[in-house]
Amino acid sequence: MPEGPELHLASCYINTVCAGLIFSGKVEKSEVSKNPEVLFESDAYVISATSRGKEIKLTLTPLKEEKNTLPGRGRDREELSQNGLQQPMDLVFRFGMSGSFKFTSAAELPKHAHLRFYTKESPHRALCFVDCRRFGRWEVHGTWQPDRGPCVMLEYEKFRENVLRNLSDKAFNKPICEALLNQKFFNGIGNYLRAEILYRLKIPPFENARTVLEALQHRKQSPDLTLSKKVKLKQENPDLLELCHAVPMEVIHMGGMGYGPEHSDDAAAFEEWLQCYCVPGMRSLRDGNGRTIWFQVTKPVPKRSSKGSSSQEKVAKRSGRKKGKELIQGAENAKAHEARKPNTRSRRKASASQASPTNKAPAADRKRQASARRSTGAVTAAPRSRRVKAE
DNA sequence: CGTCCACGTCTAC
DNA sequence: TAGACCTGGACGG
Repeated sequence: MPEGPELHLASCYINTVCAGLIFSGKVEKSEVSKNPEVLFESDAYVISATSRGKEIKLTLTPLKEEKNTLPGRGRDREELSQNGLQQPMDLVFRFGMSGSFKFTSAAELPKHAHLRFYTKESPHRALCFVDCRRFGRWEVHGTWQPDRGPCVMLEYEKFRENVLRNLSDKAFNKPICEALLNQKFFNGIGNYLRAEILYRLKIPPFENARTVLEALQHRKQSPDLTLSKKVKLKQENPDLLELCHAVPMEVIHMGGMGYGPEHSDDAAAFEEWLQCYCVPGMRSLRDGNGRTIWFQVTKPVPKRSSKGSSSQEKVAKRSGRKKGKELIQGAENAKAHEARKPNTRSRRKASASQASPTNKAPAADRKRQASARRSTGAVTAAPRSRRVKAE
């Protein structure tokens, strides 16, 4: 589920399904979760949510004045005021790779529901934090993580300033595709958004981030134009930082749940919305952190039939982390009429992965294989299997 | 069956 | 800058 839009959509979902609902009792954690217990108990409380970048905050608010029946016993003293009243509580969540919220019948909790809030009504229902891979985290009495920057969706002006005022930061020494995942500056951008954003401007992903962003510092004004024409021009030619806001906003306004696991109409609409990420015909490489960056190779300037690799390919090759190791470019182009199928395997095994330093280790060690693959800078652009568009 | 891959952080050398 | 942390779907044999 989880880049900025999905987190924001989750907060909207929570506020919608919990509107006017009374919750009651304790907050229940699954046995298997390593996240902290939530020592909150109230006979009647309400739940609301807000989001910021890739975090979401739930606020549990007890109704009226309410006596706790077991003052202080088995409870952390801090949870209760001196007269035994349950205080409001904020919980801040990060979703990892698979977190989401679901509101269901309490009788049939979803699989991997690691935190549960029960309604007072009966039959009870439950708001659940569901997280199959358990990379998600929550913090009791949480606050927005201090190292994360302003939200690209809800705090656009602050976000933009934070980037442009800090271009000397070493975070911008990196390729733009890697800088875009730095949550200190791009809180809310994730792997599919960086691909979609760079694709809109056809910015080669391994261009230096500072070089790309310095060009935005002094926006060219055309004094001869009317204000409305300036506005129109700006809307039709958004720059990179504007797209860091506008592209996630498109996902929010699509109405569904964004990049969700469900095979629903929403998921199909999201898939249709993607222009680059996992799209047949696009290419992909591993970035310096081993994450897959999807991009389109733009045509080299058709100057006097230069036969070398495109400038993008050169950039990509330079990005390889192990000097001397050659990167493999699997450059198979999918036919234009083929539809994407995001959840199918996209890579074929890169032959470079065979060239691990000590290939004699007989046991199949997944971790070492994985890192060997990464360090060769193995590249992928295998076609995704075909899925015929429903018409 | 085994392997590879996934929307993201974290933290330990 | 490697792993570690996890589950499960899609493929290949």
